[in-house]
Amino acid sequence: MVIPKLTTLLNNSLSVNQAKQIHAHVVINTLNHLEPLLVRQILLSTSYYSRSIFQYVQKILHHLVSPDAFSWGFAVRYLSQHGQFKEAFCLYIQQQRVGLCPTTFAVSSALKACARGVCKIGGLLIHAQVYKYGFCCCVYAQTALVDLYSKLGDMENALKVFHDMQQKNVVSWNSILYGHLKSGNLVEARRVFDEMPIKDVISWNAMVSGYAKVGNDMDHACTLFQEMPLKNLASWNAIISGYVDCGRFESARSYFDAMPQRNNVSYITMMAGYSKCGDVESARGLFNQLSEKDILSYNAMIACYSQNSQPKEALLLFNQMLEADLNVQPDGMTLASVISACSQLGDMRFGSFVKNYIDKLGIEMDDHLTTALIDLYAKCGSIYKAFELFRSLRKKDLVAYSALILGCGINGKTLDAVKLFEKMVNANIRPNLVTFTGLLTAYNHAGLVEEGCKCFSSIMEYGFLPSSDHYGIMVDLLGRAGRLEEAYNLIKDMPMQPDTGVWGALLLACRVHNNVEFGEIAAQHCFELEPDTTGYYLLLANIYSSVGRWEDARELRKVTEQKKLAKISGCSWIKSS
DNA sequence: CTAGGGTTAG
Repeated sequence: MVIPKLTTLLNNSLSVNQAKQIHAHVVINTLNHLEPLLVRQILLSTSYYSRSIFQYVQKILHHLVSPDAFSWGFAVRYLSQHGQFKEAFCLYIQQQRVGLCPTTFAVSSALKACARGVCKIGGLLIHAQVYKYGFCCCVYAQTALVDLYSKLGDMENALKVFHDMQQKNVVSWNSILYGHLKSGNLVEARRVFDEMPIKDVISWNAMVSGYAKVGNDMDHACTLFQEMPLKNLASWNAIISGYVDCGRFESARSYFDAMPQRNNVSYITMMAGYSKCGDVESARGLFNQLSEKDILSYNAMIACYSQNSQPKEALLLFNQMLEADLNVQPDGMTLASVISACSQLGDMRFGSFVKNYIDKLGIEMDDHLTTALIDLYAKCGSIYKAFELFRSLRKKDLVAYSALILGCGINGKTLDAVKLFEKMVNANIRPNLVTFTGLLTAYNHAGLVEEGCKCFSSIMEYGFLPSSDHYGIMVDLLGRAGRLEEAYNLIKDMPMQPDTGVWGALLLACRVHNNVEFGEIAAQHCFELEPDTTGYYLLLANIYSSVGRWEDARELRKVTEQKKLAKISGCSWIKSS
């Protein structure tokens, strides 16, 4: 490759293949004859993004005759900007091993990497070096420190650095403002906001989303939004995000429609809203409208399918994402949704493929991803592997406990499920409805009626309303134990409309115990709710047969045959038109 | 020469 051609390439954003060519060029040829400025440009403009980016940057540094402190600083910033926080910090340390004193540029970039990558120890180390190298009067370094402590939630130290600053600018103030909001202190944030000598659009946006997120106070958020001297895209997005978070989707949509311009963030926020209220169609509609689909929009749509029980569509879109020539690879978030889809399908073959894929790409297993895998292994029967992963978690949270408790329930490990629940309560983690689904499933699997009933009433003691899923498990448990009347009474007491999950459970129990009385009631409801599902007719027919009512059974089987025929002719009519 | 702050996905 000739150098002038390289330069023209760099004027545009590079495709993956072009970047790979340059990468190969960099590796094969020594860069000694290249202008340092050109090398920096390569670093700046290449969009070749992969796990090897760290080695790539290192190689470029290695090939420079004598990389100066500037080049090192630039490399640190490059990695920090591309989300490779650990690597950025690593390079910052490497530079000092070579004997070069870091520039304030490198210091602030490395601090940013520590703040984003939540690396407290690294941040503290750099803080010490800020004093060692005499950068304590540098506004950039100081502000980066304020930001670091704010992001770590350590407001005491953030304020200490902030008050020691001789000069403060908007960014310093905004970092403090953000810190207060992040630690949930709306009052103090408002005080800082009023006290600020200069406010820019970022300060206003932070305060608006603070009212929306921390205060759950959309009225104040809207007032502030209207008072803003200048609004940008992020201001609108903050309002939409606030409405989505508090479940007011219509208001979110009206602001979305009223926006002068929209970007991917606006679309993704709105899609998340539709996903939460189960409107997959509308989310897909917005996704289709996106002209430049980035990784985040794919992640949002795949997550939407996964969360709304459409695992096949999730995997299909994942496949399309791999085929689309995105300049990025799927990340941990993509795979967490994909794993969830695999686990819903209960098919370990997809799961194993994804696990290998994670290893191949070198994606770091964080707690979210591990929890998704725990759910997958547990649902596919590898409960011991699930336990192994559970032990490897850095922090065991509500979701992780709930996933494993349900896994134990499905796999008949009732005692382990109960033990885990106790452990969770002792760790001061408040269970939610999902946790109780797992625990009830465990009792149901073991046929422990009394324990199940106790568990069911403890749901309300925790202040929750059981969902129809919980009722369904209880009906199944009572019904299988032959307590059909109790099961029926439980359904009658339901505060919501019973679904086929509940009536179906009763019908199944009646089949087990050959009970016509409740079987007929349950079947009637199932017929009304799902007239096309022939399984319910057959169940009732079997109940009739078991008590010798052959005529009724034959009558029902006839209905089933007719329904099957109607289905087939319906299909052929659609095809022929 | 650059650099520090806000909005999105599980």
